[in-house]
Amino acid sequence: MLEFAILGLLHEAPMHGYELRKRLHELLGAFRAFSYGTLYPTLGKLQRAHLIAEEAPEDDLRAWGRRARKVYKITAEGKERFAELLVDAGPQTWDDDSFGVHMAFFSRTPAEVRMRILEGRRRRVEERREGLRTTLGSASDRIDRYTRELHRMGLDTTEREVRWLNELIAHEQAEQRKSEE
Amino acid sequence: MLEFAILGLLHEAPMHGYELRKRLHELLGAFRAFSYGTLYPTLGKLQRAHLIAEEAPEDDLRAWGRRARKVYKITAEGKERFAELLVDAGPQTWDDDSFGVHMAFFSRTPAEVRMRILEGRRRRVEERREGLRTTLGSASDRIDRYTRELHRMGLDTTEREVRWLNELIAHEQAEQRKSEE
DNA sequence: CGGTCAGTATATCGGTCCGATACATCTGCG
DNA sequence: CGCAGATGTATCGGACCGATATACTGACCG
Repeated sequence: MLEFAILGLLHEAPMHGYELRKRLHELLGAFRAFSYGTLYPTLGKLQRAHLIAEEAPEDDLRAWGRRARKVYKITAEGKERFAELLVDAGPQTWDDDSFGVHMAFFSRTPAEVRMRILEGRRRRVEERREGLRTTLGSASDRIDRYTRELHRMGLDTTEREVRWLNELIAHEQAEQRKSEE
Repeated sequence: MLEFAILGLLHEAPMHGYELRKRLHELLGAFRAFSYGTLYPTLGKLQRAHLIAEEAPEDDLRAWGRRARKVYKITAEGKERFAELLVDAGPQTWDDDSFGVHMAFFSRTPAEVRMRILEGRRRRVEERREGLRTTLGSASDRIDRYTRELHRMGLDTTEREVRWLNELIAHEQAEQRKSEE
């Protein structure tokens, strides 16, 4: 997932690790964090895989600027890889963790892929909602006040997300109809 | 975290891995999953640390029932460890992951510890909310429709959680006043 | 009677990610 | 001048997941 996010950000502009992390937080907000403990090793892995490359430091600027920053840029291979990840709408993409990252790049993903991710995500959340409804209905006697409160909150959250997803899907469909005219 | 949850469940009754996992899902609902890939190694670790022990299989039942199940029970040491974890209200306990597990055992945790966890969690969520508000306010021009929608949803969710936490805290305070009379 | 599917049950392995920690530099403030 | 706070790169141990393997049981179908 981090690989996907890094590639997506470097697609726009070259950046060094620290800046990348700030942009990551800005982009993903509450949905995903990513610590330096994952970022730097992943940057190394990506570089070894030739999906990103270190930009040659400009000595003039280096004399003025902060020391020893490594600025990375995306390679042609990296762009290919990003394009592949962008059109992936498999089951993992509707995980809690992945969904937010994918949605953050929706403006660059094809409309039909967006649709499949949105619908997959909805199915996923609906399953969780049903699970919650079942345990709240059947096991509520075996379960204490606090746990029940926890489940009630969880159910509420999933119901809201399904409604939200429905709106997004409806909006996508409206857009599609408009472009078909 | 899994350690805490396992100890808490085995505190009530001895159980084998598969059953433990089902109870875990029932208890934690949407907040936490825990796969077998973590459960079985953790069970082994706990056993080696003498916090849980394998119950001797009853041969009569074994002839009738399903084969080769390992039933674990909590040890005296394990109960001590659980009691320690129960009164821990440190910063990790207000993480997304930990909070739900702790709350699931609230009926067994002292009122003042409950209070500290609830308030810590609220502080944590409020911080996230402020971060979201800031990026939604300042960076909204640099950010596309989908990402903005993602952040709006995130902000909504954190606001709801803060309100929920406030109600829980108010309820705790009312209980406290009642018991002081 | 045989086939096969779903549920019960235990276990391993590679991989992703986090949190703590370390260290070094630059900037602004009092 | 000192020092707090932001900038910047990096490692390591540990928690957890998802895929996968294995094996037994019960029920349903033809």
